[in-house]
Amino acid sequence: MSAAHDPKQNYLLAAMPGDEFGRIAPHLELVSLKRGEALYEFEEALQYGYFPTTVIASLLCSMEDGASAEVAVVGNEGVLGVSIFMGGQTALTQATIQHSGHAYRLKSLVLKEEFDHCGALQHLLMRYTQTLIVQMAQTTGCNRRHSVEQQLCRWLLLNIDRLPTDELRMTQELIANMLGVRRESITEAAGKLQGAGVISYCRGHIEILDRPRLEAQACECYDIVKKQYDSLLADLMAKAVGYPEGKSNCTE
Amino acid sequence: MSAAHDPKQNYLLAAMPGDEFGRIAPHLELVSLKRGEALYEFEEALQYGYFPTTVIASLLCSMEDGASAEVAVVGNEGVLGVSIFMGGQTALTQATIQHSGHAYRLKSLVLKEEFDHCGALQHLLMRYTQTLIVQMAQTTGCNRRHSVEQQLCRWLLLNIDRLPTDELRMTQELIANMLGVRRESITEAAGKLQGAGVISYCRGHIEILDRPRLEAQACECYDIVKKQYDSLLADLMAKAVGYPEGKSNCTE
DNA sequence: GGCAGTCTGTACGCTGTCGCACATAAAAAT
DNA sequence: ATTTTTATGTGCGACAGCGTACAGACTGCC
Repeated sequence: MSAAHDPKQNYLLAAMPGDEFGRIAPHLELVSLKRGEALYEFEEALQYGYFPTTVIASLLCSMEDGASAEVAVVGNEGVLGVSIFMGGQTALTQATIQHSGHAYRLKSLVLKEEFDHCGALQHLLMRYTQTLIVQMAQTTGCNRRHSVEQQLCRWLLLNIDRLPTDELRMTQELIANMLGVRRESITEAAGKLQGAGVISYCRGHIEILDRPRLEAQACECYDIVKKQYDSLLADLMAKAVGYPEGKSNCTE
Repeated sequence: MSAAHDPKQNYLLAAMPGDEFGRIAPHLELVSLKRGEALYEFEEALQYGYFPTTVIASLLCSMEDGASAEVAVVGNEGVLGVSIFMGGQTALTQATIQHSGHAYRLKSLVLKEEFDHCGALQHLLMRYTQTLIVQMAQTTGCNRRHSVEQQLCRWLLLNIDRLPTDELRMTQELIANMLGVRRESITEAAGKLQGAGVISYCRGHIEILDRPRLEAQACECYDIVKKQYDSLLADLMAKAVGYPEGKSNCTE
């Protein structure tokens, strides 16, 4: 049970009707991804699309001066490699693994071909892309207006939402890279949260002690993104609706 | 000639093959949009998709405290109402008119139906959505790392690229809203640019005097977004490629 | 046990942006 | 012509976050 891997741990794959899933299932390949690994570089050609099960990835915007800023978080609710089915050949952003774990990958050609069947998968992936867009928009605003402490709260929440436990393995250095701030700014903000008993922090090991307080400290941005995410999940749960097996939604 | 309006002024519409364009042409409705007008509010139900010809719109992230930040600029290279064809019912971001002009609008149902034909329009709109995602990602990073002056340069360039002239009608107040900064910060940055002879500024009337210098002052973000935009246009110009008239790209 | 590497905490001066208050000037309204 | 509105310029104190430097503390390795 402990080592059981199942593509259905990814919500998008889980929401696919049986016949469609059957077509791609033979091509799904389980991969283990380690923290820090770069999945895609900006404008790199994409070999695979990844459906995370236990891994968490960040989409990053990296600058000439070496600085970077996270534009979105992707976990088992989503997919990495959006541009594959959106008709591009190259990565829209850099993608790096933030939390080690597993994902199922699918060769770009297979993914694109199944997408072009205009069936449930097309709908699911586009629906997910919408959520991603909202998350990116909100991140933009958050970067502009909110304090490092608020952003840290938002970031922690977004991440533990994608994990089964209330523990995160992540150094302050890495969080700083994600948020595009100094490591010391994270030390300060995390110190405050720890002092208030909201989190416990020790050498790359973070534990959420008081989630309600953490949510209260976070900015509105978390709620907005969370609401989108919940709405996406609700849609995915009502999966087969409108997409009976074997039927394309292509009106032609 | 001066008052001639043509849907083909919008690059996406212009790139549609004849038969597909013929299907939607009867439903296209020319509308005049005024600066400041709110086209969509966040999460509002969408009645129409808009294809700008001479109008420029901003996608905004607006905060509880009334502050806002632009996440992307949309002109005649794009479309407003992405979530209509992405399978959502509501606006992903607030959209406001930034520069008065015209656009052709299409009822959501018509747009969605044509999209579901899985033909050229589907490809075009998804291709555009990719460009939009890159722009949003870059804006996020730019907000985080670059100075107001750099951002102002980027913003001016993004806008004049979508206009036939080197003149913009836009107050400092409005620009400040777009960039999510104080009006005074724009005054200061614009003053520097004016002092250097790069732009001329007078009561809502901006003229670009020295575009090369403006580009030099801007951050890398402009180049990255511009490159995507050029690549999109190149794809649109090679329109019918891969989409011969009357053929669906649905593989089912 | 000793040592190197990693992670976190603290201190200090600097700078960009903010928030506010107010001055000036052009345009629009009466 | 006078008033009102709109747009821009300026000055100043406050402060969040930056860059840098360095000190402790924990971990793992030889």
